[in-house]
Amino acid sequence: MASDKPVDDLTEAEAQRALARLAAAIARANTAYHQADAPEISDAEYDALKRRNAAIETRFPSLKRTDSPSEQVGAAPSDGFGKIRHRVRMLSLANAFDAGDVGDFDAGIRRYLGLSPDAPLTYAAEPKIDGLSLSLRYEDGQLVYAATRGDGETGENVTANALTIAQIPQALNGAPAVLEVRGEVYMSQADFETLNATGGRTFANPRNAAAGSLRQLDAEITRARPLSFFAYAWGDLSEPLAATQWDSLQRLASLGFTINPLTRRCDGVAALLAHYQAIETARPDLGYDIDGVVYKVDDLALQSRLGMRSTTPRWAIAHKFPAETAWTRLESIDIQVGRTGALSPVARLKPVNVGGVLVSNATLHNEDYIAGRDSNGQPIREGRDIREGDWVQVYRAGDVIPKVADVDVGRRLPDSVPYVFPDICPDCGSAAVREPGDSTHRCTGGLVCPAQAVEKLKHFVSRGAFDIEGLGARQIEMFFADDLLPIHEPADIFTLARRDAANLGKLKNRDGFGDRSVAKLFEAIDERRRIPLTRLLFGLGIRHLGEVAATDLARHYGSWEALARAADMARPAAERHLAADAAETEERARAAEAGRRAEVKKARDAVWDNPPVDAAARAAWDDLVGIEGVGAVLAVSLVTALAQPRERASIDRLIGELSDITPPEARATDSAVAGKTVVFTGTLTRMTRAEAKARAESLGAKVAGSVSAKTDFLIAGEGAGSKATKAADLGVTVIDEDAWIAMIGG
DNA sequence: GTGCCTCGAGTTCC
DNA sequence: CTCGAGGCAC
Repeated sequence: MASDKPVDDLTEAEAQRALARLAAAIARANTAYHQADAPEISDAEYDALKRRNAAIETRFPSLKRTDSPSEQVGAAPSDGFGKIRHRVRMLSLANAFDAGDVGDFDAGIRRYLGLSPDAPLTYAAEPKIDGLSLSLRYEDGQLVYAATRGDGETGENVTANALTIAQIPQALNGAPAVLEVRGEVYMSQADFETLNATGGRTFANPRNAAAGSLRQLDAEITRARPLSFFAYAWGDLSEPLAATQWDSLQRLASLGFTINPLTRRCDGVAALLAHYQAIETARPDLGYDIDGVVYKVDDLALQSRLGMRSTTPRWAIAHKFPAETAWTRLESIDIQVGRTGALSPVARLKPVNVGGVLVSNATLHNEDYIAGRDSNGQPIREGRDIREGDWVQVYRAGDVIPKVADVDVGRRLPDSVPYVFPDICPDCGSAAVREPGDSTHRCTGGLVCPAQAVEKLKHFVSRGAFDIEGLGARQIEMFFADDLLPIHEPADIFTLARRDAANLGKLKNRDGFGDRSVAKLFEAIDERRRIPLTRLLFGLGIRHLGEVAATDLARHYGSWEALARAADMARPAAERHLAADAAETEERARAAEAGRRAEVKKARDAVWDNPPVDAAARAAWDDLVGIEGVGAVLAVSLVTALAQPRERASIDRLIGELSDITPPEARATDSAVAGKTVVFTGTLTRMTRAEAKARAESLGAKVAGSVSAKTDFLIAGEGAGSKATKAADLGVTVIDEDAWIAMIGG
């Protein structure tokens, strides 16, 4: 059959018929997806159609239809590009917004490395191009693929498109056997304006134009779009390019890449700020958009010592230019209710263009932000509050999240009144309470509140939780409001198929649901009856219990039964903890001015120990809060959530529907210190304490502050004192710094 | 007690 | 992406 024939074997007539069929099939899939949000075919099948369409169009350009699906930018539910996993993660950078932040950045690096404030420290600085980052992998000098950043771990294969960019070489001379070059694809302002004037569609800004062009499924369209590329970094390498950032860039330049001509080496903060000024001055005449200046520690050995924080490297920062702002009218203030009951005020704006994006909503954070105070009660806009009807200045924080920066009080109407934050939930009418010390109002309706219930369900099916294919936020909204087959709690998802059968399978005849999509949905739900404990815990949506805490709890208890039993046992202690907290708060208010801290402590202890909490409860509680990363706040939240009869019954119904709750996998034990608890003492000479800790943790060790029976190694630097004595008493292995470094492999 | 550092929660637009 | 807050080290 012609539809399965290799593209190269198609006759022209066959190709023409195939394109017609594909256009129809893709259009049908688009309609099903967009109008009902319930696709008739899977993403993979859809991708295959788009890919085949693009391939045929490439081979027979003259046959390309006027309604070609490849022209319909943004119509795809997911695109036709293959995924590529980056062997070295593509980083994002921390931001600095003023000279003070840059000073902090430099000081932090010096502290971490143990350098004095006046020791020489060289940085490489270059403009931050406002485009999209790309990773180019070369093996034996040949381009193997070009991949977008994606989420930093996995990007999309856009090789064919990258090859249409003149500044991206297909082959290199004298390159390392493996070389991943990273840089920014961008479109110059002049090219952007020409494209918008002559092309079929208008883009909001050069960045969007570059992104849209690079993601074309048909490389010939990309070829017609004038894109450029600056190299600024590298990923996987078979051998180092050079010893410094600067020299590495020079090496890339000599291999044929374009590096930004405004790249400079700067000694110290003053030189960085001077170069920032120079770039800001040059900005209007560069001919391409930039949004700041990037500073990197020049010495690569130092970069490697500094290492990573959770998502950003310690050795680099982006010094951003002030964000673009725009003035518009704030038409009204709406309140949204989140899954934890938090009431979030949202500004509904007269749509306004901010830095190339049309903004119509902006977050107002909380009551204090609207009133013009920060969380400490200090004025943030010199007392100017935000009111409905006001003229407000909007900007996009980090160029993404719209926020209200300022208010023009002069344009305020005489009858305007300060915004009164609601004290009842707009969705369910329950009281919305702001606890002392908290910045947000919270609806007290719990699961009675429809807004909370539906948000919790959305969280339950979200990516890190049950992640059920075909059951996203949209479908949850729909099923929540459904009369015939409602989903009001997680267990309802798993009874859906049974209930549908009892209803003679009516689901499949409704909007957006055909035979196949219903079958696939039920299948996807059934697959999740077997679920990792971590996902189950995270999916419950208990406040303060996120993915990381869920992992820690799952590791510690190993099974749902063990965790639930522990939570039930710890309940009296958790209740007492809350009572003690209340007593402490009360006493603190009374003793505030006298500064009698001892009294506060005494008031707390009087409640905590009187009468002593049942020993078993106390033990369960201590065990719970003893877990690293679990404190009293999370512990109380977990225990009380599981103690709510309504909530617990709902969880039990869910568990009854699951077939298997799988325990977490044991931690990888590659390194000799993985899973070990280590303690540092004395003065380390080859690295600072922070560095040693980060290194140990990156190898899977747990770093503790004091020696106990659980300690595996004590690393004793020079002048070790009581800890070494205690370690000897407890029979803990004591090693010196050199032995430690040997153990972790240099 | 103070000051990181991370995690959790909420948010917007494409 | 940002803010607030929890947890923990100094």
